[in-house]
Amino acid sequence: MSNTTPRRLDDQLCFAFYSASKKFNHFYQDALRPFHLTYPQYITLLALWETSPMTVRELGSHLNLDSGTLTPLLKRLEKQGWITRKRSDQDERQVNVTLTDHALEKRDEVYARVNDCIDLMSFDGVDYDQLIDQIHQVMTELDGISHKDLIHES
Amino acid sequence: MSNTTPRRLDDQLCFAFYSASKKFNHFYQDALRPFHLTYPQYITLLALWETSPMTVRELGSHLNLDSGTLTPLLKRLEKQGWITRKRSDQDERQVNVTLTDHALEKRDEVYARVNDCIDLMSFDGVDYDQLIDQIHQVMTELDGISHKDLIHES
DNA sequence: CAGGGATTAATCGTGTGCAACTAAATTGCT
DNA sequence: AGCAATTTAGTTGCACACGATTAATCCCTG
Repeated sequence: MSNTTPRRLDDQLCFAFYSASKKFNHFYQDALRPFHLTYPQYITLLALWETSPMTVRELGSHLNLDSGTLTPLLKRLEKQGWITRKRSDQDERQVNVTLTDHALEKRDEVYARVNDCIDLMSFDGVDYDQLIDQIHQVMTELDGISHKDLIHES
Repeated sequence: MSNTTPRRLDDQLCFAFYSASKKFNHFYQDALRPFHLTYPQYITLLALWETSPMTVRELGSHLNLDSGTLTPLLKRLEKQGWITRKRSDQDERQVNVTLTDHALEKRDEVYARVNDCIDLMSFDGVDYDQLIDQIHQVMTELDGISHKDLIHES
């Protein structure tokens, strides 16, 4: 079928995600300014505060980022003293990313700062669990469709 | 206050938006590949299919993008024959962005392609209106807080 | 144990995003 | 009219994001 009017709702949904993601990114950027961290750098550290060391590939599959994004990001985190990067001895293809002592010491300070900033918000009318659940449903649907059946290429 | 454990839910919410936005972006990238359009280019055209011409500033306030992003994006759209950019006669500070005839002709084809791709998805368990509404609530909250009271800088 | 396929990071190129700055034009105020 | 504040695009610099490619290493099978 496919009529010729745009799917307002789907476009709106995508645009809402797009805009919200940018706003959240900006919010975290502000919150993390004292530490000179970007949001992608922050979630990288979050993952490492859970498990360190990790290989680049492990990090990438947690964060859905490939080495083309991670390698330069990790180099910046290394330069600023948060992590070290070291080729694995067992398997020299892999690079182990390890938190520095400085990163371990700063952890609580970063958490506290983020929490302080989040305290300034009141998501009163929002049902967190349900919202996150719906977003996950949308993502699952998108995963199912990506790359598939889109081969009516011109 | 501000304990030292991360706010799992808020971080999860931000990460969900971040991930969903990337997935949607990717989905539209696939859908629009026949036209060599990116998602930001597509929403720019969407806005212009509603109202053309628009100034760069008007486009920017619709899309929440500044000239630093739009100027190069518009130059690419111009080079590919979708739009023209012309300094306004009345106010030479402004640049009028106008759809080309080619863009007007392609409109229905683009809509049809996007709709075909969206047809491949079934957002069964998802309440669209409610989801978009909740996202808007989150964005409103983020707008209210941005830049405000975040001045306990280190 | 040699050699080909698979895996892993790194690299390269393109395209956003955005803060900060610049340059030009307009507006407003006296 | 004349000049300062404002508005508007463009430019620059940095940081993602990702597809495509490359180089090194590992593994597996004959």
